[in-house]
Amino acid sequence: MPYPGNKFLIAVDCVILGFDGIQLQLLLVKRGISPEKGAWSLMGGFLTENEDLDAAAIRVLKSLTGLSSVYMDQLRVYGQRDRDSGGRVLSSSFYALIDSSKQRQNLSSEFEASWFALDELPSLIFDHKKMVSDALSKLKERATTKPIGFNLLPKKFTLPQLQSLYEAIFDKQFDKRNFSKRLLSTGALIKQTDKDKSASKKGAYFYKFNPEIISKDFKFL
Amino acid sequence: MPYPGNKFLIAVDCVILGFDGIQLQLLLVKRGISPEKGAWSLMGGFLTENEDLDAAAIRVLKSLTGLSSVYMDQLRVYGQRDRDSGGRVLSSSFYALIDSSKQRQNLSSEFEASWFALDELPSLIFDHKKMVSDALSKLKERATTKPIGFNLLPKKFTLPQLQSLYEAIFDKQFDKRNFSKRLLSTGALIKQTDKDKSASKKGAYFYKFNPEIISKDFKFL
DNA sequence: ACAAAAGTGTTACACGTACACCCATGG
DNA sequence: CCATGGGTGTACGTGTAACACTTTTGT
Repeated sequence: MPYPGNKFLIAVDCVILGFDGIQLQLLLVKRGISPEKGAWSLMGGFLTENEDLDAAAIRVLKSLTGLSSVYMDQLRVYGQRDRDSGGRVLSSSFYALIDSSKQRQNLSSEFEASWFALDELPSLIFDHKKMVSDALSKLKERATTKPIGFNLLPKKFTLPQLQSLYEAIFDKQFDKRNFSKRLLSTGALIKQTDKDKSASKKGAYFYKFNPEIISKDFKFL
Repeated sequence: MPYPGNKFLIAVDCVILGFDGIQLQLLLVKRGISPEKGAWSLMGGFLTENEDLDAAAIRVLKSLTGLSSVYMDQLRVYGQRDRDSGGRVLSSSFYALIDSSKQRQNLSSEFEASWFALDELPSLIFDHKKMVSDALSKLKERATTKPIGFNLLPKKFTLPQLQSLYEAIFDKQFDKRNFSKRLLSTGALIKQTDKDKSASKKGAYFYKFNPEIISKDFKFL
């Protein structure tokens, strides 16, 4: 005995954020279907019958980037009647955080995809702009309570790199002495013995995240 | 040219939280349809064809409580394949904050509804328990940045009442001297000249929220 | 007069913030 | 040797947390 009621198409749209060492970037694709065909859009797809919602988001992300074990979380669902000019579609947005420097080349050529700096975004279809700003709010929130760099940086990274990431997220400069004090005092970072000499003559020590602390709460700011 | 793809039933489920001056409470109904007919459930309904998602939540809340201008916000959508044993249904949860002492009597008798203290909840259908705990997390989060009491208390309230509310939300005792200092320093409270003598011989001054600050961010904890 | 709740101030400590110099190295 | 970025310590101020007594008044 099925429930009575109207049924709806469900889209998943992915706000894929990456960090290249300097700035935060967003991965966009050229929309392949009408309406708005050819316009810049979040990577998305439709939920299928026998698929968990999370699984649909993972499938969509993987089809574009090839990546399958990426931090991803649902934001919310957008359900205005008129949000999609092509028909009634509810969209559940997900945000994903990836190390874009590593990923840059592996993008599926099936979609015309491109990374955009956050302050140079093109105009986006439908309510995707709102989805992006909601995702950025969530990123800031999450960065205050979780060691977010784990998702956005390579396995080994330097303190100046980590600081650049936080400065990009919060769009604000930090004092490097206070920054290193705060981060090191969390116990989340493990200093390595080797250095990254690519950015300076002296070289900056590499760090790794302490895996024991990744799931724990911590506090930044 | 409609989009291709599967369509789904969309439920809205409301986590209706109230405060009676002593404890936080949750409003539940006895489910009227199979499966799980007669079990305790969040108040819910199905999204209809020509309705914004928010509007559906407002409709559902109003049909039970008669209330129409209540603080309400979406939490997230729950989309596991097997979450509803009656069929594939995605559910968008909303949470609502109301002054339950005022509302207690106006409940529609169409639904068998009852308030439950948070530490005495019955077992709930499907994933409604998870929806409740997600809502409580959001309430805590929101209470740190917004003058939340505005939604959960009568227009006039006393500092001890407000403190009880915060203690219920955070499940933690606060020092009343520090509490009043913190709250008064936000500028969010306007002292009235009259007192509430119902709870003590001496009487506690009433306060109102400063409406200019309701939309602004503030910080508690 | 006493029980019960309201109201109020000070101190100690932790944390956040501001700030400047030396170090190591490749060129 | 010098330019470039990396690394480190201290002092001050702000905010938070701990703590106890007096006031009011109904009974």
